Amino acid sequence: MKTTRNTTAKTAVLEIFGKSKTALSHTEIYKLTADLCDRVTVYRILDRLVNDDIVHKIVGLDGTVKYAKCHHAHPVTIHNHAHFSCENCLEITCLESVKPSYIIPHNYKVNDINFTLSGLCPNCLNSNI
Amino acid sequence: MKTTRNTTAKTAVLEIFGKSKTALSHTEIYKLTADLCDRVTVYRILDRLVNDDIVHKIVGLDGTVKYAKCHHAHPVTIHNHAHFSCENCLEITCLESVKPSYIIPHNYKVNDINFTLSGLCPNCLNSNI
DNA sequence: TGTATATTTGCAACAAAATTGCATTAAGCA
DNA sequence: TGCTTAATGCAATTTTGTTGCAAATATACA
Repeated sequence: MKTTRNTTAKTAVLEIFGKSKTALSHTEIYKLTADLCDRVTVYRILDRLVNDDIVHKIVGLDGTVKYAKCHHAHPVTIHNHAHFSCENCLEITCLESVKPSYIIPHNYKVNDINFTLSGLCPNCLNSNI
Repeated sequence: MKTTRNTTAKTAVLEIFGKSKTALSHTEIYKLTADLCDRVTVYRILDRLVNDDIVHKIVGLDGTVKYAKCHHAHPVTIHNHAHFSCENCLEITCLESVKPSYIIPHNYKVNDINFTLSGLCPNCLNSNI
């Protein structure tokens, strides 16, 4: 079986996730590592983290891909919670408490869910933009 | 005020949308126009159509961007319905009837919603893949 | 602690997707 | 029909993500 190793680059990326309250894009993460490793390496670390369910991938309404650390008490197969994508500051945050309810047509098999709301986050709403 | 013109390219793109039951990517649309216009023009037409709320933009779980014509009887500001993204055939279809219900935290202002389910569509489910 | 081995990484090259600037074309109105 | 301005084509560029392979290094185990 393929085991996953704890490298310095991976540790650094995890630390970055720990410090950030919002979801981060590959580019943002790469910049925050400050030339610790190659661009490609960051892509591969993210792939592994997503695979190991340590981080989850979020796609914004505009198509931008971001990543955020999961806060599940236990591992889950479906990340059934909403994300908020702010149109002003472009930040994406997890709304862990917002779970959508819906009725699936019976002839579809659902494996994953992406529920993203966009608009203005509390910060930008206060700034009256 | 900026007016929107009905060009041959725009008409062709709209016709393509009319014929398609699933959402289409920029590349697919461009190919279907069969060299009627430049790749860039297709991007710009799609931008305009999205802006005019004639077409809406759908982002798949993998980050792929697709477009579909809206079928609203009346113009709406929020496209509050689900989309289904098939992992096998990669098609994205609108599930017009599936409307998510959810509770928004009061300090957020929601302008748009993206609710995408992914898994296997009825076709691929039948093929036992 | 040292060594074997399989995972990670860096580098370079590539591919796809999207954007921008500018000169030219054409849609729609008077 | 002619005028104004939106729309287009083209070329160049940026951004984003992928792949192959040799070198580096984390981990298990003797």
